[in-house]
Amino acid sequence: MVKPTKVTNSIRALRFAQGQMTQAELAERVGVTRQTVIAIEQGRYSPSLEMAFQIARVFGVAVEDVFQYPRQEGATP
Amino acid sequence: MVKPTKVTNSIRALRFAQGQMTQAELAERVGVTRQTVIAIEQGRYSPSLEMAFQIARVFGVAVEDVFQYPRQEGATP
DNA sequence: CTCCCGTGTCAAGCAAACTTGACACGGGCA
DNA sequence: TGCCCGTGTCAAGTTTGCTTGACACGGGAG
Repeated sequence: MVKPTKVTNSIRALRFAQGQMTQAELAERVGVTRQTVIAIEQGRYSPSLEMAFQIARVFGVAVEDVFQYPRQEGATP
Repeated sequence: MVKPTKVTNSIRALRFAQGQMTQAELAERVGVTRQTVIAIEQGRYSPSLEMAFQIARVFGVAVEDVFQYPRQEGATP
């Protein structure tokens, strides 16, 4: 993937806030694999809406609180 | 698609609230095709996070306000 | 030191999301 | 009457999210 995604997230911070939850544990909680969590956490690609909702739910916050979407990317090619 | 998606949405209502915005116009505003908007609006599949953010932005509301995610359904085996 | 844990990475592959293009149908208007 | 508009649908194709499985590396515990 050449495009590192526009969406950023606070998953790592949220994980620690929830008492050192590991990536593997989060992965199991949301129902995906460890690799997927790592990739999303690093912003390699943006997850599906459903996954975003599930992640937000695990942390007990709103999706807007986990994922940040920058307004209108400058389209810098 | 056999699974009609778990995520529902209020796109149609939002479109009308914004003064009869057509599907084609919404599609162009979010940067996708007309078919994609129709499919999402009918809940045939859930969009990506980025698309969800863009749609919410067009309507000037939060993503939670456009898309509703039911909590943990019966876990269909 | 050696083993296990949490993390990160690569590769191949499937499925879902998204695209392009064509066609159908009802309603309003010239 | 004919035509444009908004909507919905089918089909085939590309992209990309997500999976499985294997391997690497630093740190803490035995």
